[in-house]
Amino acid sequence: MAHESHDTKEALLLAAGELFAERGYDGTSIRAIAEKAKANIAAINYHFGSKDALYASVLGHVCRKVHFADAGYLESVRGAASAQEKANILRDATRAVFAKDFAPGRPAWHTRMIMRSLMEPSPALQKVVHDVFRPEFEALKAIFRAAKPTLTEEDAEFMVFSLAGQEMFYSFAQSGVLILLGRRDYEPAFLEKAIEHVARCVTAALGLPAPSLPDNQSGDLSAFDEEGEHAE
Amino acid sequence: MAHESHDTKEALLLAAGELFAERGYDGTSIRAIAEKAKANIAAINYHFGSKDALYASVLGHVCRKVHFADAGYLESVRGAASAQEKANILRDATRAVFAKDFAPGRPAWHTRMIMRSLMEPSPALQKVVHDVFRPEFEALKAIFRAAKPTLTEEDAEFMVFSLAGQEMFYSFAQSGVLILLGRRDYEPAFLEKAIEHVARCVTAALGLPAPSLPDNQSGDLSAFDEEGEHAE
DNA sequence: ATTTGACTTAAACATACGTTTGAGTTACAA
DNA sequence: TTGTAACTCAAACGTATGTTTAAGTCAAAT
Repeated sequence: MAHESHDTKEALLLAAGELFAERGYDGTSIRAIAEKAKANIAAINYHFGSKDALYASVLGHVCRKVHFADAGYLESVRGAASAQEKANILRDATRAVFAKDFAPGRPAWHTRMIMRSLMEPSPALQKVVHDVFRPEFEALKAIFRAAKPTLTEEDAEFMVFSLAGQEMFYSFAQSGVLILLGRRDYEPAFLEKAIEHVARCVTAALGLPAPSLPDNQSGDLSAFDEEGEHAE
Repeated sequence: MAHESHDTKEALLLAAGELFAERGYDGTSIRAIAEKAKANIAAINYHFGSKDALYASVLGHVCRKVHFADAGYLESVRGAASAQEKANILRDATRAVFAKDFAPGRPAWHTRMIMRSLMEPSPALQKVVHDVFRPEFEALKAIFRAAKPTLTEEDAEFMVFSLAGQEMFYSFAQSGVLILLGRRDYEPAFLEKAIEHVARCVTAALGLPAPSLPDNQSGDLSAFDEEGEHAE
């Protein structure tokens, strides 16, 4: 390769991501993508082969970025001495679940893209489940079973759906929630309260005490900021 | 009007509903709708004026059918003597929340249509929030505040999101959940367990005891079967 | 200076889209 | 029988779609 300018390719990826997330696959024309990326229409088929392949490429990039960042919660919970300690770790895990979608610096369209894929009976759904949901599901299940060993596997699965489901609700139904509450967007303070509430809900269901206030940090999501970009 | 055959109009409404729910607005062509309804393409514009108006009409019909059926839970909870009684009423309310989407006889596409509308930044979202979510939101908020009077309004709102959010998760992410669990569909027994779990989660968060087994019925969703059709 | 290969571009391609037209059919009223 | 209004239909309308073509640009290698 003599010289490559990945500028247009990346511009197309970004523009396509935002438009696919906003308007869906069928609602987005390659002309709109090209215009937004300030590129020629043919550039899409040159760089990606087809609109379908572009979509798959965007989804692949998003799946690599949106995932549950397990910071050793399983080991922490196994080593926890008190029920209070377990509750606090579950609160941190809840925060990590929310960070996957709401960490500052993470583009909002990443989540919308994932949520959209979840509704379509397409290959995209298989990929999202395999790349994003399955790992999070298994990780959280193990954490719950460690936090309360008497839990059956099925009960642990329902606990995961309680935790991840509530978070996904805030992602997926964001527009509706904002209208309902008369807000313009999710402010950090609101998200903090939501996280505290979900954590209290989950710990209460396990018979654990409510998580105490964070001890070593101020308790915001910025600790979960985007990790560095990987060169392709 | 000399003679009217609403057959094609209703066939179009049904076919359009199923297709819009499955493939989305942009993914559904009026030709596909007409073919599924065994009608002529022009019949759509004759009966509804435009594809947009057809969509609005379908959404209107769905909004009239999908709603939280409040069976006097607020009064019941206000008159409840014991915490156990309150917990049981909340369990019944949880069942009603689920019934809104999962009652047998209710076509699955109703829910999909609502969930889709929730993702689009369109007038449809406004309608769904106003017709469906706002009433359920206010009703559940009042029930929670009655169940635990010390709850602030904000706490009650978070409780509503815990309850309704978990239910909406099971609706919206149904395809993903089924893949994750290796199931083919939500069987009644599974839904029962999910309802019991969500109810336990919610009552625990309020500091109430776990709901006891239903006393007067076997506890399935069939009590929430579709009410009769209204003639137009 | 020429070649090479990566990339961009305007134009054209065939198809699919939502909508409209105008003739035709049917059932009932006058 | 004629008239009217509700409804259906095949065909066509103009536009937008995803894709392809072929010419063109540019920087580095030969």
